[in-house]
Amino acid sequence: MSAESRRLDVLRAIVEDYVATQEPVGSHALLERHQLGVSSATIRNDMAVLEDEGYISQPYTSAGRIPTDKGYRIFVDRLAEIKSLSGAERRAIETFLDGAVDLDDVVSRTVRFLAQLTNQVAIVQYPLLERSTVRHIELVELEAGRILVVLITSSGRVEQRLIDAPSRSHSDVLNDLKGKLMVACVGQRLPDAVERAGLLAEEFAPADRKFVTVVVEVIKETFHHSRTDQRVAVAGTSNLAHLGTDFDATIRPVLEAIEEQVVLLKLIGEAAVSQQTHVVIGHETGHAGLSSTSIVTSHYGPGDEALATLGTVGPTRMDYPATMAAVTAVARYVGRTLADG
Amino acid sequence: MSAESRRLDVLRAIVEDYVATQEPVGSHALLERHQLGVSSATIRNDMAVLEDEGYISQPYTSAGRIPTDKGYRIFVDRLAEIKSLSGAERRAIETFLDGAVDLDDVVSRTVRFLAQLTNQVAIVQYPLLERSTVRHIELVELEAGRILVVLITSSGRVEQRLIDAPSRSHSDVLNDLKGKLMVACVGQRLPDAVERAGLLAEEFAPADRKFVTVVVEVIKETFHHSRTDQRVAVAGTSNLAHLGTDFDATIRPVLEAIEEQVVLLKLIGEAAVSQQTHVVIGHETGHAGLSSTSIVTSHYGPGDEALATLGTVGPTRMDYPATMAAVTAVARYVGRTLADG
DNA sequence: AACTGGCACTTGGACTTTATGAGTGCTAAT
DNA sequence: ATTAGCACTCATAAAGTCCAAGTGCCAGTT
Repeated sequence: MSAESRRLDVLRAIVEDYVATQEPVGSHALLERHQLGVSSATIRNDMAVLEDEGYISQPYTSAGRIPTDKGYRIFVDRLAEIKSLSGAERRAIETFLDGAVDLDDVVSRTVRFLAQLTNQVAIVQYPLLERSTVRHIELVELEAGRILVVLITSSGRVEQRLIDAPSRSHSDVLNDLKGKLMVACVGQRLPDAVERAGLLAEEFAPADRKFVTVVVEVIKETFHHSRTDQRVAVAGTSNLAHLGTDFDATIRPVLEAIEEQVVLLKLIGEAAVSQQTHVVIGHETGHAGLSSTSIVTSHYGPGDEALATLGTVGPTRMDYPATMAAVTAVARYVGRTLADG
Repeated sequence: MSAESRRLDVLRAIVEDYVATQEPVGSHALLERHQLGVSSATIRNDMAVLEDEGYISQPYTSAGRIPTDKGYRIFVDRLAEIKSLSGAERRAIETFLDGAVDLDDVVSRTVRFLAQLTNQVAIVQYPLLERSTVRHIELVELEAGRILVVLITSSGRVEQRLIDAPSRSHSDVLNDLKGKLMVACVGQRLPDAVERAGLLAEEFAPADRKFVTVVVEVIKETFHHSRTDQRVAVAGTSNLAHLGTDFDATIRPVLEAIEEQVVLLKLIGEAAVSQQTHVVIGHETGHAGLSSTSIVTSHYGPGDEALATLGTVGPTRMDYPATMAAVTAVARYVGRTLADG
């Protein structure tokens, strides 16, 4: 065992102890709780090096050490052993969606379950329209000149929008358009479907084109609007107590960030770059209010498709292996359920 | 001015000062900030009586007084003068819904606006189906044998449900049913509409009745399901900071109550009994975790119809007149907007 | 009878002082 | 490279001291 590898052992021990006790950990505590095979003086030397390298720090002179964001990062990337879920947890995951009736129900059950499982704030993003395929498009004439456009996606999401048609539309034109839209769009991913719909106007007589264009425009807009209107469900905010006792300094900014969905979606989107379960630690979020929180996310969707993201927000001093295991398992199970319908 | 009425003036002054300063108010402070026309000794005598009657209390011996729940109650019911909104606030209310595209948009804008306006946690309940009227019913045949039922209410809410039709339906039967449903249900309140729909089966040939019955059954069920599925939107949870600094004792239970929608809906439903803007103070909620919060609610809906409830949750030591004015004004404006569509 | 001025008494909060002990860094020895 | 020993640091907790705000009560006044 080289000195280098022992230093990493020390770092791992510090992270584990700090997560467990929530208190700065000193050389003596490490000696007692871990078999490192060296004396406390040696550990102190190692800690001095680790501090130089930026993995740990002291809250104040002559206190124990706590991990820095960089320290957690290397812990997550290289040091942590994957924790497997307990039997009870596994059983709970298999059943928490039993009897769910629709997409809203699935999402709200999932977010509550994940919050309870991890004891953190859970976040579940609704399936993204842009990654779904079109199952059905319906054009319904309500009163004279008002048309309801309904768009149903493969993931069960239903978007609807009302149009005030500019010219009164002959209902045969409407039916014709509906038929052509179905042929062109069903089974297509949404961005492709929108593009194809855009080309349809040319297939109509010049007199009807204006009407067709308006309808297609609204469909485009519905899609576009929903891109910015990415909905998320949140649960377990009372678990923010784990962050500390100072509401204004630590908890409030996090609550604000969570309500400000812009921030949330940016972080979730960031994670979308990578494939697997993904961890963003403290300052890596790039958001001052979240500097003492970490975010664990994973994708979900039927099969390998990544429809959307779910995850948790908790203190940087969280149990990463357990949280990652829970998030990964829940994401996989929800994805599988969505595949069945 | 009788002694009795002066005592109530003293109580009003205590509530107002305590709300403004968040600190127990003593006889001397009252003397300075209000024109009561008597000396501090007299005020002290009055305060002793008010304490005997249970309207105020001392946090500890020889401190100033703070209002009890009972004190706030009489303040709200009899002592408070109705505060009118500032010009800026009125202007903000007139515009915050400009450009809203659908019901979700209206609700989420409203809840955010109300939170910002009152600096409290805002809650907006989605329009209740059972109080809405039917604007449109659509039956759409997707693939073979699968039918989509879409129900659009006057408030803009859209409910949809998928049916696996038992027998393949002739599309002319479907159209016939659709026409009859529209005639029977449009403009009806939902409970009435469901009842009328139930009678339709008899108008069809015996061979088609089974099919009709299934469709009607699903419409009934859609309605019934949504009754339990009363959705609410929440915003401004970070304003809970006003409750105090002790997260675990005061803020956490409130967050939990808010997430536990059962509690929320019970309180909102309770308020539904009365007509006007309604206030529930502290222990009146009957929920231990909410013992230091008050809830101000009001109904909203087009015209006089009460479609649903909205309101705020804040500390018992809130500015009741201002909060009530804000909640009332927002409810009225949202109701008017909903009437326009 | 109601109000007021005066006064002794209470008490939490703010501030200071003093231990305590966990923890470090350094140096010299192995 | 590791370890034992030791002087030093510093947050936290406990104890002590002040102080100002506030009360209740009583005797005197209107």
